[in-house]
Amino acid sequence: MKRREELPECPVATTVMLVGSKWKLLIIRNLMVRPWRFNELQRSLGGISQKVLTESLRQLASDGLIYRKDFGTNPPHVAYGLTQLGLHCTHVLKEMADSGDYYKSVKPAS
Amino acid sequence: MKRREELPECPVATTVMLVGSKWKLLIIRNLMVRPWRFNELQRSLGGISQKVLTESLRQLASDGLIYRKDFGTNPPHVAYGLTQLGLHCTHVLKEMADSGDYYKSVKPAS
DNA sequence: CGGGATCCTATTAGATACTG
DNA sequence: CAGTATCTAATAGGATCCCG
Repeated sequence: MKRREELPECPVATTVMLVGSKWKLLIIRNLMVRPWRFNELQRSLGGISQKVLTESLRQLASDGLIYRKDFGTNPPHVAYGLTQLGLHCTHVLKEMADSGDYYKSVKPAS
Repeated sequence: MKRREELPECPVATTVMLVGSKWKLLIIRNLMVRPWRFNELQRSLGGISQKVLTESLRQLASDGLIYRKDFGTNPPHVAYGLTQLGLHCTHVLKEMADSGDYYKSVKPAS
């Protein structure tokens, strides 16, 4: 979690800091449904590299939006899911989906 | 406006395309209140360069989220405001502000 | 399976100077 | 006032190889 002094005053800017990268919102979108495994996420996100996925997951976890559950088995089994905090972000996702649909529903002139 | 073929299928990804950069959401946040002028925006956004502001405004306008009204006077007077489409995004902003506030309200452990 | 480490490219953002 | 134009710095993202 980030401490309060590291966060911008503006709450919008705060949320931008937490989820404002290309993939984080799409990861959360997936985790809304159920917990996912690493490779499962990578395949479903179509095009994300392993590095970026790792980094994104780590930041999201360190910011407290998702959890990482390691089953400690061999072969490894790790699952990622939303925390309470992450769940709260799904409201944002819902509105974004809404806006996206609305945008596409407006017939462009060209 | 972007044509439908240029947009991702996922509506969340669509919205990310439209407003998913560091400053665009903050610009829209300001324009929610009233139309703003260029320099006014720049000062209020604290730290944005003209170049980035110009680019962001142009993209937002070309994507149909904001309008640009040039009064054609000298000295120049240009105002930026939200279109119908941009207004729709304010729902997203509202939820983001909410999430940001919520995040900050959760007392971090450290 | 779930990554770590490295290297490289592309996209974004910032600084500075100038203009109609 | 509202930008252009250039150049550079920072960062995000991608490709590849490797390991327990």
